[in-house]
Amino acid sequence: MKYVVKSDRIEIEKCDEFDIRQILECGQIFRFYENNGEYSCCSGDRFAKIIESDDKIIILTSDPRYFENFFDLKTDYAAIKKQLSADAFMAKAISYGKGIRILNREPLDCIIEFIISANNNITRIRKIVERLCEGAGTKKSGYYAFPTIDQLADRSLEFYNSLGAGYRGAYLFDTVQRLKLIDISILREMPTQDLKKFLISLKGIGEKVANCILLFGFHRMDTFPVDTWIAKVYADHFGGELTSRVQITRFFEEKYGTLSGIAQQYLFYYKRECLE
DNA sequence: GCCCAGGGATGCG
DNA sequence: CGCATCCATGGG
Repeated sequence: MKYVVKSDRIEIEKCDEFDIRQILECGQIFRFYENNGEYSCCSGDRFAKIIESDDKIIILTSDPRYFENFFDLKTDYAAIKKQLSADAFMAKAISYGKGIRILNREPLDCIIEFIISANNNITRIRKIVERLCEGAGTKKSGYYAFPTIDQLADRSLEFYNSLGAGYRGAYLFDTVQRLKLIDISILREMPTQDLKKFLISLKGIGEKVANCILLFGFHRMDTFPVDTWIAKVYADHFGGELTSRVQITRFFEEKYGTLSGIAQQYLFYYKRECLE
């Protein structure tokens, strides 16, 4: 993929490996906006707007180097897709979501958003996250930054219960209090299994949510989150003899190895959009 | 009224 | 361990 990083933008030559709609709507991030086909998104306190010209995709932002990493532009997704396309069903899923990339998200944003995501639907998750940012985050020009851990820890249980998140409000309150006690940046250095154990020790984080955080917040590509949609994919297209989600996770992680994360996104996006 | 949503916590065997 | 049950909320 060809792109150039300038002082106020990234310019990408149009290609099969970057589709902003697919990247933002495939379920790895909940804070993004769409207006007449034009997308924008937030990460931490940063903001980017993505526009198109005839032959280019342009990412407008005050921090292009940050979003170069955020959109994972250095990774060769054409090579990954070629490697995964051996399987017929996966080839169909890839052909449908060929412009997906795995984001490098902020760990804190990811932890909070995916606690909210549990047993919830995407439309409502997005509304709750937005209320959280408006209620605790710093107002910027045209958007609210995702709250810092200090801003989150300053909020009361009543605040979290007022977001419409149901029983997850108490999980959020408990977890931000615990995260305030540690240095979140050291989590990036931890081995995946240790990090996973730590994440699951937080309220509201189980096997599946932990895997989503590992994948989207820490770029651990060898993890394969299994949710209700992936369980359907497994039942309909991969045999279906295994029953528990832990078993299905292990099945896919052994099958796809270090490409598990992106493989999961192709399958998830295809199942959710096509209903095959 | 029912079922479902990118499930987790808890308790019980 | 595995399994059942309960859990707030909103949309279809």
